[in-house]
Amino acid sequence: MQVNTYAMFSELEKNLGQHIALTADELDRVKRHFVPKKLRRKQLLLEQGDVCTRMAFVTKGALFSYSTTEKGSINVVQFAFESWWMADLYSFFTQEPSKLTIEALEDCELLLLKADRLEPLLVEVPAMESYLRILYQNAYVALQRRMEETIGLAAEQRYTRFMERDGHLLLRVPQHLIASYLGVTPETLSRIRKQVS
Amino acid sequence: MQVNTYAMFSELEKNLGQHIALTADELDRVKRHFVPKKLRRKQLLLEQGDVCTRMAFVTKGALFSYSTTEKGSINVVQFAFESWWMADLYSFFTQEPSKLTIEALEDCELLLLKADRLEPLLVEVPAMESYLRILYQNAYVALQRRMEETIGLAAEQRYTRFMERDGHLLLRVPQHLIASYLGVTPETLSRIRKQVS
DNA sequence: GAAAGTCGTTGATATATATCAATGCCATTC
DNA sequence: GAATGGCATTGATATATATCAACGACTTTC
Repeated sequence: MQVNTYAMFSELEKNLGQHIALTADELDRVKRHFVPKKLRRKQLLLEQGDVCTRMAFVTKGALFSYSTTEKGSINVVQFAFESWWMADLYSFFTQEPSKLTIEALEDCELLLLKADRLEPLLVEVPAMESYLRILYQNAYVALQRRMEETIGLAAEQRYTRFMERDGHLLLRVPQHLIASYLGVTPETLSRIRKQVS
Repeated sequence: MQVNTYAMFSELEKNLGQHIALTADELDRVKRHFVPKKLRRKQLLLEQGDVCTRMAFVTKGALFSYSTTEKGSINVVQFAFESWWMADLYSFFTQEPSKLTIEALEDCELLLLKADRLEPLLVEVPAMESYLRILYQNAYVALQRRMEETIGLAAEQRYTRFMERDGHLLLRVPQHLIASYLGVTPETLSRIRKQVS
């Protein structure tokens, strides 16, 4: 598959630059550890039961991850749009089988970093250690806020908060996936929306 | 207040050693950035509305953090026992007022790292960058699991999972705080426990 | 272009959990 | 050692949300 890697790497470069300063040489070394990949809508990057062997940086399109219940319904764990990272970090670091599936929400262009490349990368370009620290730090803070809201707020308030913060996502994400992300059924979200408007 | 700093720093040293390798000199430099502090049960390390100016490493005892609803009830966000870290990272990094309160669950001995000491520490001892990355990484993975369970499981299953993983905490944490942490009322948790046993 | 699937909505009902209220049990305090 | 306050339990009831079922509007597939 032919991929326009220039635009993809410039998206990564932009994101790195927002957090750390790299020399041209370092940037070059960083890039060499990534592999580009395209994914069509509904294709899977990771299937439940497989080991998550790579982290994905989204340069175009969108991914989402979810777990599957015994009854066959899904629970959305995360969305990832342009300039976001996606992986099942638990599986990635332990190399145990993943309980999550990662699927393309839209046609995607990704830069993949394989697990066995992470250590060499961090050794070669120590600033990446700092980049990852900041990345996790922000991800943790955001997730904790979500956790607080999920436990502390009723469904309607969770929805309105989500709207305020991430309302633009509503245009790109089917409503039933947002419902799942918020921890309610599609029916309930539909009724909430009617109430709110 | 007099504090036995030897035991406290050895707890920190042990924890650092589990993740990174430091020379004696580096370890020494690290220690210099920390300030010991004791806290009695029910005393506050951080009060809602104040800026979180320091991260706490627990060497003895336990802390917990919570937000307060308009109705005056609380939502437990996190517990921290020996060798765990506690802070409101959002406030710590943005220096905006915290929405969380951090309280001593038991008499505590803490090592505090002030916000303005973090950067100097990371510059002086770059391996600490790696330590923090691993710390956040693990915290993020654990929090994501909790998030999945909170959204995907009924209260009874959340409780039994919690028991399996953190059952030993039941001896140190009042039941109504565990209820809050699990996202249910104390009454509901009481009934669940009766059912389960 | 018909057929099949996907998605959002709406209604009727079921269920889990919250809320309110009362009680008893401890531990702490004076 | 009486009194107080915090905590867990239990019962009765209320409420939010899930579940089940049906329908219509679209889109995708063949």
